[in-house]
Amino acid sequence: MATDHIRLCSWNVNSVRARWPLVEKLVAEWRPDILCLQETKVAAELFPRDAFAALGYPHQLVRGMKGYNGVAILSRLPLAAAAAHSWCGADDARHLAARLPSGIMLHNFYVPAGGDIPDPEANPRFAHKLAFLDEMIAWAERLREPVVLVGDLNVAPHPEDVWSHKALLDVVSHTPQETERLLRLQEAHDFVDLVRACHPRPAKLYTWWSYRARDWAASDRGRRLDHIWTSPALGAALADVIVLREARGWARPSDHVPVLVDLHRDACLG
DNA sequence: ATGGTAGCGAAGCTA
Repeated sequence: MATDHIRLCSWNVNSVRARWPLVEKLVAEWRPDILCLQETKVAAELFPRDAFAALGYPHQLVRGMKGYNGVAILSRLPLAAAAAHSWCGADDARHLAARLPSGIMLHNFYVPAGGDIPDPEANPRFAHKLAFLDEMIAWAERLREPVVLVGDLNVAPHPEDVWSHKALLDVVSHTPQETERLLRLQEAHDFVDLVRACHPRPAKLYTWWSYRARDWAASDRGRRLDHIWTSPALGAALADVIVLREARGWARPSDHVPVLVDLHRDACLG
């Protein structure tokens, strides 16, 4: 990794403790400067802070709860001015923000998955997901500073972001209620979808494959749930995006793969 | 159409 770039990684690890050997593998092979994790599934006081410091990430922001959710930002670079919003009035460890040395705010989100039934009347989890996205839209409309937004947004917005648009129209993660909200969120701040900027449609692109498939690679029934966006002014900083599909084939994998972005240091992050 | 797997934590919930 050339020093004129900064490499960020967003990864839903589905338990940071269960995934520790793969965290080490990711760091050894891909050397991200900043790791944004989701679904760490551990209370903040039990988060493996020392292990991350030993890996080269002494600057840490951690939110967590027992067994569910949880987000963390682990960094080689100093972090300032941490912020942790509570969305929908719940203190459920789904968001963290850190100010990078350049002054840019980095936001790490874990949007609710939403349960199985795509009806907010019948399914409170789906109602929570829609309300969470609505709050994000209102937040983005008020944003007046450049940001980097990453995370598991649990929505695959475009037809090419799922293995079958038709089959998933009534499946939570790709319903019109969700995809319209995600695109409104994008428009609210004129966010640039860096992943699609590097890997444009109509190419299919996924970041998640169900654990329940007999052969995830052969059936390839994936969805693009994990995202890296920036404010328009930071779009020019984009150098490259890597969706680490191979990580789904690692031993004891997460069902999500890491998404890496290289940003020109001088263009944004200092 | 259904059920399939993984993690937490020690049964059932969540994804």
